[in-house]
Amino acid sequence: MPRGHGRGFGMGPGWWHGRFRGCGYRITIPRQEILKVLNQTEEHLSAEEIYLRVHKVYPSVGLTTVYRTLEVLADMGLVFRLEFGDGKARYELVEGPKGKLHHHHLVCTDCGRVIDYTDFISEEKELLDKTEKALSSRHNFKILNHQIHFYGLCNKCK
Amino acid sequence: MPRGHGRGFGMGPGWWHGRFRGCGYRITIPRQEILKVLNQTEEHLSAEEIYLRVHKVYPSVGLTTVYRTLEVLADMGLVFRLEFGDGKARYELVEGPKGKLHHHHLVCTDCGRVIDYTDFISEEKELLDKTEKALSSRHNFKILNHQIHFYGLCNKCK
DNA sequence: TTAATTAATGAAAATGATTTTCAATAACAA
DNA sequence: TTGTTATTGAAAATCATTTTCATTAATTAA
Repeated sequence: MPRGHGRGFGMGPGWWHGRFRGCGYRITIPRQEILKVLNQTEEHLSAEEIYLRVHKVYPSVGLTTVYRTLEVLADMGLVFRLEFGDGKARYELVEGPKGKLHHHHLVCTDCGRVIDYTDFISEEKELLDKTEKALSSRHNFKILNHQIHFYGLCNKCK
Repeated sequence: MPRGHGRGFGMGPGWWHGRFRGCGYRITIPRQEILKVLNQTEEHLSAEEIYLRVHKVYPSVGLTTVYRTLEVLADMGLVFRLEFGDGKARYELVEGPKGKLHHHHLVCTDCGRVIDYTDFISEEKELLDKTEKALSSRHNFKILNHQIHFYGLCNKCK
């Protein structure tokens, strides 16, 4: 497999190196490990949860670094920062096992449970593309991403 | 005008009384003033910003009460709690001068500016209704609300 | 109307996520 | 290998929000 932009599951570290270098960032163990954790989960992890997983393998990595790295990754557009109203930010890979499948969220306002859904993404796409284009020009905004949250009560809470 | 459920701009306090009583809540000055502030603005105010405005009229009202009241109002479904990623929650009336016009948000990831847009709401409606129904039954979720955020760069930041 | 009941309040302290500081470390370029 | 400089970890600082608790005031019962 040629070096470059493969994005499959279980790949060794590496594909993001070019991305880092291009942005003038150094490639460090904490950064690689944090990406690895995000690449291996389907959950919406908080900074602390990521820290705990990285820390298990590299106990020398600190929570501060996790926060700093997540900020960098979000700025680079590799990671999406989510807020579901429970007081802590959560993160998911934009590209990776989850990101590959574009999805939105169903949030239970009672217990905080979050369900990802991928239904209707294709129907949405057309409308969203159209909306994006129009909003871009009307409000002179360069749209890079979007997020749809449905709020309500899950089966246990209603 | 008969007493009851008028929701126009500039109404005297009163229309939310029934709603409060129905939920077993007492009608107090802080609660009325906080609703008045939310009813009179088009902005996305934070708890502290609301506090400052209420405090100007009733200096005895404290920030704690603002937080508590906003939680009650959100639970009652009178107020929508928004998070744009700047570290503080923001609130808007669900019914009122803004809420009447359903809208979504355009968020600048650089400067944090938020633009409300009402474009395409009618086109969206059909898709969202359909999506809501399907998600409700498929995931056994009672959907009460939704939120769409577009992220990108505003004219000044791009 | 007035007194009793109890939710609501304000101030201060506590909490908890995130950020900052700063000296030590480690990537990378030369 | 060595120098330069971004990155790091630990501890302290910050800042939004929540909790505590004694006081006040909205509603209810009398």
